[in-house]
Amino acid sequence: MSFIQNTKKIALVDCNSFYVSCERLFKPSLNKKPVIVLSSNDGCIISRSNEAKLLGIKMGDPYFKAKEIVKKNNVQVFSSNYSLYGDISRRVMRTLKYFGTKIEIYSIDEAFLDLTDLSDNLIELFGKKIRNTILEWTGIPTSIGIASTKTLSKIANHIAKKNKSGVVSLLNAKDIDPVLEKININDVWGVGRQMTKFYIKNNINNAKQLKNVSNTWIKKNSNVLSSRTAMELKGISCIDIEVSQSKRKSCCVSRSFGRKVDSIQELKESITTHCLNAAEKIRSESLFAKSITISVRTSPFQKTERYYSNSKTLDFPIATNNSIEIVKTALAGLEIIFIKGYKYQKSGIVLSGLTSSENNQNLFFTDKDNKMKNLMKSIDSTNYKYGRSTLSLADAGIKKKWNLRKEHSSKIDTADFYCLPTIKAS
DNA sequence: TCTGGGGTCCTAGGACCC
DNA sequence: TCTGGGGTCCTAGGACCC
Repeated sequence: MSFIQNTKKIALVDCNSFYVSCERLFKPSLNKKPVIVLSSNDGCIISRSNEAKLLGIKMGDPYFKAKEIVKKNNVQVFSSNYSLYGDISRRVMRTLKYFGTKIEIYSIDEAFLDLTDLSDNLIELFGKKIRNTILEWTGIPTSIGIASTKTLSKIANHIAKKNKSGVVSLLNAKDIDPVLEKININDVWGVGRQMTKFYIKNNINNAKQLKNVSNTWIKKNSNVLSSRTAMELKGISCIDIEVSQSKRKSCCVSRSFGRKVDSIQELKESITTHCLNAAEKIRSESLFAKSITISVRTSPFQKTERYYSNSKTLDFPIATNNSIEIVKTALAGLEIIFIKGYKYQKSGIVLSGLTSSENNQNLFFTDKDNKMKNLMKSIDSTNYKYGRSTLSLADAGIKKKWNLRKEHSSKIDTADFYCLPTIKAS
């Protein structure tokens, strides 16, 4: 008896420097120039063009640390513009779906494709076809890695990023060890900071060494996730492609402040704003929250100030997506954890235990409940038409002095009529 | 002066029950 | 007053991802 092992063929399509590429779409003069995109509040560097990478600008570094390099090399800087990136992402994914394979949208700029049914000799060609089509239809450059497991396709993608063709398959590699040997342990998907420390201590420094470690050792010394990663490196697929978009289980909104905040009034304003955004989001997905967690903290980086961080989780009597009830509960939670005298840097809320409306037992709907439902509906549709926060609650504050910094916005929003680029006739 | 935000999953430990 | 053992469920915190 023999087993026919049906080797999977998995492609990972990943957009190159995605946020930078989005900004370049509307400003082609940025091509070949160093460009970076900052996180919200202009805090950290979260996307870099190749030219910026070559200048030594590090991913995740705080912006102020790189300012000198930026100035010296005339690096173009953008505040992040998520509605633009979201819109471009949808275009890329739509293009991918056109090819008709099983697809898992993994993140804003990545998708796994199941190419198992394709014959080996067509795979790379198919990859190139996909890559060219995305570039042609959306203007976004991608890299594609193909292998027998998700973890290996990540590695193939890693190599493809540095490869001119942009498509790399490890399916036919006779001996994969020399390839894996060049991949640092911390570049393996699923190996983070903590595990990297642990592995290096045990003299496992690259992907090849992790692949060849015994399964008993890894199970004894670590957890199921690590052993799964090691199996995947061996070419045994343990992580399936998830085609259906499962409903989210939590929804969180949090922000750093543009400047430090010490009054409870301003914290209330920010928490209220977060609640309104989160409530709108879960209503748009017909979800209800069972509980809410409210959190505040001071800056963990400020060595001269005392650090304070706290959170409080409160349950709703019945799962809800009603803004007013969510805000009321959140503010009660805030009162519990607020301590006067600290300079707060960030606040946030998490709605959790999300359930869909079908599971929610609305057996006791009163007149009042129905009125509330209608009110929420009209708030949502008004805000959809006229922009967020057209209708809000007084608690959310008007001035919002604590609001974000955003000094480098490209002001392009392909999903907002009022942000259409204008052309001046001369 | 200035250090992001939004998710998922796993695990250890406590509460509770019989 | 002495005080077992096994099971489940829940939660907070940690690790990871992009």
